[in-house]
Amino acid sequence: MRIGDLAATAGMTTKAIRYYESIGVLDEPARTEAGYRSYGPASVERLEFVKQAQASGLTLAEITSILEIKDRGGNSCEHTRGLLKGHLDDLDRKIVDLQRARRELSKMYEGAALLDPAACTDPNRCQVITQSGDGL
Amino acid sequence: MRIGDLAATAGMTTKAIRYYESIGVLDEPARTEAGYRSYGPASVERLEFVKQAQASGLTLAEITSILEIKDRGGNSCEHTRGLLKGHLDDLDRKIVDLQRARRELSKMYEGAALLDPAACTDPNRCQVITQSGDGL
DNA sequence: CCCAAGCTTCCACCCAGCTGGAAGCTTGGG
DNA sequence: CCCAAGCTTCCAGCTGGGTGGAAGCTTGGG
Repeated sequence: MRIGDLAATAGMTTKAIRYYESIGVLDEPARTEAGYRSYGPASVERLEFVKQAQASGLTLAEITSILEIKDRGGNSCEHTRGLLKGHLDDLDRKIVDLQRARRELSKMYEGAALLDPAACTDPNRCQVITQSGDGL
Repeated sequence: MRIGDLAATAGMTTKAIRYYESIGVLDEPARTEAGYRSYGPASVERLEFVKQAQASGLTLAEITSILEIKDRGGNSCEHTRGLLKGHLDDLDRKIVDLQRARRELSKMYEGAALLDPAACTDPNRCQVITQSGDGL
């Protein structure tokens, strides 16, 4: 199959596929006499794998390193587990940070509800921001 | 104070400060006769606010929009509240997304612990990814 | 045979949030 | 008076994951 068929089957663009090849996620495929890229069904599976791994939050570099190990016939379970663990930890940190930001923002928002709009007159001092903004 | 002093006080680089100015996070400051940027103590406070808001996960664009309201005097409490509400909703969506990603990743990670490493041989079918990744 | 669609390569650009460096002016201590 | 450090502007590039477009070749149906 040619690159357009592969792209349609795997649900991505030909641009993305060439990009993946350029950064080493995909090997260089066989070519037709005219120089067109020629793919087999294994390429569809590989792209599905890439998509799933990507949806799980792995970067293309990490996906590439998993695929490289497996291409050499090696066992990549431990490697993969390590990568996943790292991502899990990243995610946990991000979630904690966002929840903290949410608390601060929420404090500002609730504070705004309690203010008397009539008191909002000094153009140099918005109470909503300055009151709760200190903690942000 | 000049930009170097401000940078040292606020704990960032002069490059970052000029960058913030260029994208509108900071207003253009007064200049000395020689053209040097000249800052007052309020700039330190403003940069502290930026740093803290950034540490909480807000983007510079979001921080800028909050600061813009502050600059306009914030004399429209309702407008300010609306903006904060928007940020709050954004944050909630981000948190939900991350939590969903975390659940999926965790499922993959736990699944990986149960697999027999010897079974991990097919380069296109890593069980760690494909077993739990189906739901993605 | 013709023409559009699809393929090739290459170069550029997008987002965010900066950083680095070049070329040239100003400031301050010895 | 001199020189280094600090300031100015502008231009470039970095990461990640691609997209857009130009110029030119190939393929396939009418």
